[in-house]
Amino acid sequence: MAIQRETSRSGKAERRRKELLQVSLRLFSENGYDATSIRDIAREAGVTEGLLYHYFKGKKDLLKTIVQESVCDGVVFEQLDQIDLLPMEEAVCRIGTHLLENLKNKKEIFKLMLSEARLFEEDNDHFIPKLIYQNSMLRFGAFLKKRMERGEIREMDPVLLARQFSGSLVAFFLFQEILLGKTVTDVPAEHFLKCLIDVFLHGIRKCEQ
Amino acid sequence: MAIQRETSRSGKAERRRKELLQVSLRLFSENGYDATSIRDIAREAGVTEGLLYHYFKGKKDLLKTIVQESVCDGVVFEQLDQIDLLPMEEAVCRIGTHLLENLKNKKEIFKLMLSEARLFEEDNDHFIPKLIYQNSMLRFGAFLKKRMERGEIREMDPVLLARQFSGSLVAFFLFQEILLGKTVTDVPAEHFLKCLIDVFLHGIRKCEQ
Amino acid sequence: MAIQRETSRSGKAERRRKELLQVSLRLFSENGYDATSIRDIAREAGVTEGLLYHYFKGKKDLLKTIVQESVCDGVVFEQLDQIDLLPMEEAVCRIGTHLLENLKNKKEIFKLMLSEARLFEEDNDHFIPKLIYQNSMLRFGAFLKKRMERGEIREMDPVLLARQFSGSLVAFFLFQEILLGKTVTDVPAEHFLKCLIDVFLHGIRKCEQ
Amino acid sequence: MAIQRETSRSGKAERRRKELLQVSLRLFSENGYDATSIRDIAREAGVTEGLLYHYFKGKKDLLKTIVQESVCDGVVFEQLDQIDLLPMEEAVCRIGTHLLENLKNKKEIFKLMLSEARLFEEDNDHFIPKLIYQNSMLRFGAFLKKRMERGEIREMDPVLLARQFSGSLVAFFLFQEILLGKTVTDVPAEHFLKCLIDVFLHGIRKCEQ
DNA sequence: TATGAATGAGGCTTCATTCAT
DNA sequence: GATGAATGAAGCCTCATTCAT
Repeated sequence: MAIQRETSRSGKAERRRKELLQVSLRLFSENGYDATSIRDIAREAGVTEGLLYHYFKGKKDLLKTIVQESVCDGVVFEQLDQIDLLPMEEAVCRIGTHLLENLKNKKEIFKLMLSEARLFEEDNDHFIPKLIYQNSMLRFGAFLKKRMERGEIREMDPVLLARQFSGSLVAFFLFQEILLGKTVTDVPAEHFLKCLIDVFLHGIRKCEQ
Repeated sequence: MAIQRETSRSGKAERRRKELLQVSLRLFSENGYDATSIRDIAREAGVTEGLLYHYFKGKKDLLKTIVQESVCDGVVFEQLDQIDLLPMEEAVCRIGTHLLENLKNKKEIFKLMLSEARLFEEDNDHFIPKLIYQNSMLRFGAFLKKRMERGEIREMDPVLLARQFSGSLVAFFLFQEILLGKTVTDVPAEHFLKCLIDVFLHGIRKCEQ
Repeated sequence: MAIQRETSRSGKAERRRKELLQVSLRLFSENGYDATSIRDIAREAGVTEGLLYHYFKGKKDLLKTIVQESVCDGVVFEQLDQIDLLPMEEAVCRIGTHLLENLKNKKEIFKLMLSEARLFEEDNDHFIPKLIYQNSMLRFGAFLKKRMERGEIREMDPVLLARQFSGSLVAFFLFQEILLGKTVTDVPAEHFLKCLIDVFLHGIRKCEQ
Repeated sequence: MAIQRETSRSGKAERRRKELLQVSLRLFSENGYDATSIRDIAREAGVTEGLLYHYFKGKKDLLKTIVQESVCDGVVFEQLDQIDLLPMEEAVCRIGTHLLENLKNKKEIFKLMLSEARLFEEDNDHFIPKLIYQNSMLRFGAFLKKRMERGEIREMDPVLLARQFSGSLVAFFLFQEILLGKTVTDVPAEHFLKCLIDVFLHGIRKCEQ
């Protein structure tokens, strides 16, 4: 009876799968993993609860898949090497902008990873949030190290500097999202970033009086 | 009616109450609010579940009480005014140290407040974590503003600077706690703080070329 | 989506639902709402407690559904208009018989509604027992009014007369059910009704000395 | 230390006991037996829960005591014999008024007895509500029987007549209390009673056309 | 694929009652 | 008399998951 419905059977299935992941991510991020029920997800996705188990092994599998698929395609600071040739100022500006873009685009997953970090601690080896964080700091650190070697900035622990800069931006973003919500005191992130870059650059530059 | 409170009976009761709060805070912080059951708390405290409801109205009340009693006696940056007379370097150092101490002492509650921020959103007026954050940043900002007026540092949005400095430290601390856990890559927070202060001071000082 | 409803699966479901309602009504009526536990109902229906929540939102929903579905299909005195043409004697007899039938058939629900009236007071607008009572009295009253206008009976407040007649029968029936239980002193309701009609007709007839 | 507090130790105790009974009756009547907790009663009476068990054996004992003490001092229709000499009209009027007074004064206990009748079924022999009802109807019936023997009214089953008259009034009163609450449609009970007496007297009188 | 009935375990909470103080 | 801490059982409900259809 159903005619011409299945232009591509796997197409519809794939769309369903993606939507389930999307809905799950949103709900997990908004309400927390434990406070989100399978029923919530199914209802929001317009699907029955049972069907969810055709696409995923269970609730935990949903979470794991979300983290894997959401983050792997575009790890933070992946294209950072290309900026070794830029002037310091512009390079740091790109790094900051890149990080901010990432935070904005992956707001939900970042919030989730922080709130529910403990849920990933089982696969201790492949705890993805941890890896992302460490790799990103290493890349950023490597970039700074080169500049130190070129004598452009002061000699300091480069990874600590990276954590300092990134942490500042991440904290600003998350506090704005998590704590302040939509408050009048909101400040545009770009405004903050500009100030941060300014201070950071002044702070690390070689400044022989 | 009776005012005496320290008889052996009410003393024990008070101790119980405190222990319940303490155990709850630890479990909430470790496993998350939703993932911690009343049974867990009662078991850990060596108490029947029912008794918990003699001391608290319910699970939510437990959380609310924790936040109120844990935080209110010592808001962050409360004694900050006293340092207006110190040299800039030492002042910032004190601020940083104070914040770090706070983070260390109230590690559990800070982690909880960030992870489960959504749980407090109901009492929109008295959302304590938000208030603490805002007040702290205002105090820190006010301190910086005075220094600007004295011409000791550059003119910039003082609250943004405060958020920048604090966010960096908080992010470092929480990431270490939440993401990295007890990893070999751990860096002593004091080390990080020293570096942060260094860069920050350089970054904001008035640097007449 | 699918409109067919009578497959063997959904058929069984519907039967289950009905049985749950039936069992609930019986237990609520026998033991009272508060004294009947969900477990009691589930056990009696041969079902797990959890399943009950697949069919109903909760205990209160069970009660609400019972009242709605039990009563709405056949409001008391609904077919009363058709008797305006009958001789007074037979008309009142039919009314009484109709009411008695109703009391017998819906014994459980009537007992429940009276015993647990307070449970319905929330939906103040649609408090069904109240509406049923009021509507029934209005219909009965309208019938009597016509007879007064035709000069067949004395002029009195028709609704009060209706309440007088009905209340007498209801009280008899419920007392027999509630207070006396299965006692030897039981009197057949039909016997009482005959006496009631007799006195009532004599009492309201126009009796020109 | 406590001076001159105990004018009569048992006086205070007795007052407490009475108040506990009074509060219990009110709450049981308003919310039902099962829905009223010991804590509710204690709180409302300004007493701790534990103390309640010095005065009563438990919740059930409270209920039993309420029924016994509330009703025994002034059973319905107790002074009815004195009216055998009155004219029929006035006699019935007194009976009705007496019943109505009783209903008004003991509103709470009557409502409770009807709602929670099942709670008394254990002492099957001394089920007080049942006894009261039966005794009252017997007395009323005896009164009517005498009038029949004197030829003042028609020959009918006197107890049935008593139940008819009383049931009507009781039903009116309880429906007004339970179902209608404080509604605009309320009718003064005295109004109803007058109508009831009128019809009843007409209905039972010997009326040879 | 897709449904939704069914389960069993566990979660939060209330309560009548006891008892040391 | 009086308190209120403590208990254990039970109550209502939610949930992740399975499975016949």
